[in-house]
Amino acid sequence: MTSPRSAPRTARERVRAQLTAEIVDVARTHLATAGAAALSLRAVARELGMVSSAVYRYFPSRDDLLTRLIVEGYDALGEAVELAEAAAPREDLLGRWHAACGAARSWALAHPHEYALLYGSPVPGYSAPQDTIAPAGRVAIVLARVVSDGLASGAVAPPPGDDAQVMAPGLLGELGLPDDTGLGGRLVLAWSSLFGAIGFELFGHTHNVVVAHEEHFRSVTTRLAAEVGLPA
Amino acid sequence: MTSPRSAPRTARERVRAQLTAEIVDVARTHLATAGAAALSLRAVARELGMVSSAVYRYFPSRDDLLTRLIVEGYDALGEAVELAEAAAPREDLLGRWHAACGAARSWALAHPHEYALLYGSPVPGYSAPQDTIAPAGRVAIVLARVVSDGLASGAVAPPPGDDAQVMAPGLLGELGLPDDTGLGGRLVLAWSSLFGAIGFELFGHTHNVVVAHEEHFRSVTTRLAAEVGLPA
DNA sequence: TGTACATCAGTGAACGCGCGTTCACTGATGTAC
DNA sequence: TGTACATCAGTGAACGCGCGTTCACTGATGTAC
Repeated sequence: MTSPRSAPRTARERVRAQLTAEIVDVARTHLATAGAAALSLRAVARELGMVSSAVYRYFPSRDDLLTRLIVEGYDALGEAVELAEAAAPREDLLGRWHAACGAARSWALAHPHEYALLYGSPVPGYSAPQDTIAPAGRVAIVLARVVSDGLASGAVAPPPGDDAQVMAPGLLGELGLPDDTGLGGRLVLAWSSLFGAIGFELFGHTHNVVVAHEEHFRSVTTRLAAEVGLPA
Repeated sequence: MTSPRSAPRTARERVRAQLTAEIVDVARTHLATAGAAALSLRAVARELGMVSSAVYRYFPSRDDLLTRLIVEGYDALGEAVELAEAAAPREDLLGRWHAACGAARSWALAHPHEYALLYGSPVPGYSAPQDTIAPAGRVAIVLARVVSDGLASGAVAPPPGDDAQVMAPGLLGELGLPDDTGLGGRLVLAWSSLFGAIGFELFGHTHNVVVAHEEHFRSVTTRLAAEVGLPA
């Protein structure tokens, strides 16, 4: 069988990989300034000084380019959150939680259009392929690990309730969480609330409502931490 | 001064009002099926059997039509929530809370594209005018009233904390809430978390994570009620 | 090392589409005397 | 009640734009002998 060529060998392959990356970079810039709806293959090609049809050597369609941007967006956000959480002392569960949540918010504020692409309205006519699923889960996994670590060390006491009927079977086990307590549901609550709070701030719904956004966000994440049982 | 003609008097005015409404209806249908990005004046005109330029007698631009749809969307959602909440017994604070939250979710599930227009990504190149502010607040006001009623009757005890530095000055007073407790921030938390949960379900982020969406939503709103101090 | 062939990248033109908006116009409806 | 004028609704053509995608092609790069 042909070995899967992980790194480009020939000069041609190297050039190809580099130009592919350049296309994605330019596309991301356009996305960042004009939003997903305004992203056009022709504009990207124009900026790269090539003819629009040439882009089709690299991406079979506009949707494939979009998918790439979505995957890279989830990965960029996920990595930012993972790095922030990893930088906090392992025993400081609340510190890890805040680091993760704060990194998500910071990334969103720094990349509003990318954030909107990931967590805003679904792009019309576009349906997310399999490749986006794993990257999309990275933030949730970080949050779950903080909780499961607390559970393992005894710092987190499982709240009453039973997730078995609510959560997808097997998922909680993979995350190191019991499925006969209310923890799973609470974690999903915290997860969706985190992005609810970020989205509300970013999309202006709390404009003229909240004046100190950072302080408010901090107290929101503090309460979400309490929801999932992290000790104060 | 010319009296503000509230109701159309002449035949011409009646026809005009009716056709304006028809345009909005068709536009809403298009929005509901294809999403905001695909909404075009020409398509609406086509469906009404008129020439595209004729629509300009009724709306000066596409954006004005969009604004109308946004305002009507907020009003429809707000009214659904208000009616549901009003149907619950006044003393049953938790019942009123659940009725309001459940109505918001139901409306969103029934009108996904309209919901995306209101709470999803901001429409590129479009900035919300003043007219959208008041309708956008209706749901939050319902939630606030449940809490302030509980506060007045003594059923809700103000949690510790101080909102004065976080919330917009004057706002909490208008809502009948004290600004020297943590209630305001908690209410915003509940508000954004409500739409975070709805958005996550609607946009598929909890696909393959939650299997019993309704039950999950119910327990989410139960916990949010506890966050704002409503008695179980 | 040199040649013959295969692979690939990029070109340029074209197809077919739809959009928002403007403008001069016709004909119908309303208003004032 | 009837006429003259003003207002308004709708028409049809046009402007100028940008898009995604296809296709036959040239020329350069890689490969096998």
